[in-house]
Amino acid sequence: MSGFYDTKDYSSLSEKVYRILREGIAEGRYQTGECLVEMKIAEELGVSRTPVREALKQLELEDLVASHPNRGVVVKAFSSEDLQDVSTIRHLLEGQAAYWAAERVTELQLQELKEVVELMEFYTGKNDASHLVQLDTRFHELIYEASGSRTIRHILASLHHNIRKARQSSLTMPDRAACSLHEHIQIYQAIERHDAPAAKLQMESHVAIAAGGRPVE
Amino acid sequence: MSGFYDTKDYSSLSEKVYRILREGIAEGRYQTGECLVEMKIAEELGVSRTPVREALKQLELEDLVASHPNRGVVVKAFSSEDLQDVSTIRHLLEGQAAYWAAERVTELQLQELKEVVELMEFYTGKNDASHLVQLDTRFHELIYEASGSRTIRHILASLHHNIRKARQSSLTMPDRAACSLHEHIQIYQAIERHDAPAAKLQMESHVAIAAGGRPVE
DNA sequence: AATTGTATATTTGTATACAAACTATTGAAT
DNA sequence: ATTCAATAGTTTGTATACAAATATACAATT
Repeated sequence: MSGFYDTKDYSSLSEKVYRILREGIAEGRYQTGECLVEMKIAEELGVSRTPVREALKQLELEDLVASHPNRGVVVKAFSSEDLQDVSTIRHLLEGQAAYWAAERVTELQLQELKEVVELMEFYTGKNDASHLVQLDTRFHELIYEASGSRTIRHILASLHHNIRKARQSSLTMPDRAACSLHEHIQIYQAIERHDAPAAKLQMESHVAIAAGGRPVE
Repeated sequence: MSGFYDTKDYSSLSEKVYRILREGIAEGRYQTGECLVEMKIAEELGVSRTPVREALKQLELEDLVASHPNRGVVVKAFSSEDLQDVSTIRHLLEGQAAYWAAERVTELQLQELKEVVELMEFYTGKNDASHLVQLDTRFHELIYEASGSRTIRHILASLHHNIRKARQSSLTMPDRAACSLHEHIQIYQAIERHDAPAAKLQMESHVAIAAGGRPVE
């Protein structure tokens, strides 16, 4: 029951379309305010409207696009206030997730976390930002999973996508990557010794720094 | 731009199907573990499979049902741990929402809140539980709106549905209703005088009492 | 009796067809 | 020139049709 966020591709067409659109929005290929016309996207991707509709529905529920009845969907704007709010919410929830993770983590999950941190160490030395972004995501997802709360995992996973649209990979700046590594290690160690309050504090400061603290923006 | 959660029925078929299914799950008419077959539901409601599929997709994204590829969706179980976790998360987020609401509320929103509280007073006197449940929902939604954070509104609105499945209307017990009224007044007053920390504290204790404190469970 | 293989029936996933709603444009009347 | 209405053209919302995947039943084999 571990491989929940597997990268295996058992995915349906709608799933693929969803990922492509989400990626497109995150990368700015679909601009804010742009109108997403079902037929157009369907033709671009060589599928019918049905999977496109399902993908759009999913994006709507994740608040990445807004749907106006009978008038189509547009890519939503993310104001800086929105981003500030998301940071605060993440601050609250990631802290709680780390707290629970410290209480409930299994040996296997600890092992996985350790591996991720070690890989982070490796790629930080190599200045490999793209791998670091992936590992960062994986690290946080592991903690959501270890928290044992499917609700918090659900919420944070969906917030994660929203955030990606904004942060132009804060990990690309070298010194930030080093700091980030250190923070991840601290979080890992707190969870390893099942120190819930410490895990929470470390995570909160990590999120605060990565989001609005100083380096980004 | 105020009427966001209007009760007006501009809704599409999929929207209606979604509400019916959500209600059915909350009321236990669709049992946990039950398999929701598209065709069956479509026939029951006299619509085609398309709107049913969209409704199921939405329920899936709200974590009320689980979808197994090519094998249909089943109603998810909500363990008591899940509910405990949801309470904690609500505690965190509702508190933050109240905090922001106290900072950002507009005169119009204050007016609406006041009206809701007055109606609550009225129906508490009449012991009218069903109206009170509606007003409770409205009260909280107004605060989400006043918080100005569409993310928090989004998350809490979706959590609200999850919660309904569990709490067999805690407002049906008369003494609880009276307490609840008092708490709502306290929250309103804190927001009215723009006292963000107080609003947060009041809301947190309100949520704690309503969810896991004593009366329910 | 248990197991495997095959045929059949459900059920989902996707494509297409059609109707309703909305947008834009044209043209006439003022 | 401006305004309004009628109309044509998009685009969404829903229904239906078909294909792919899965489940079920049953016979054949060991």
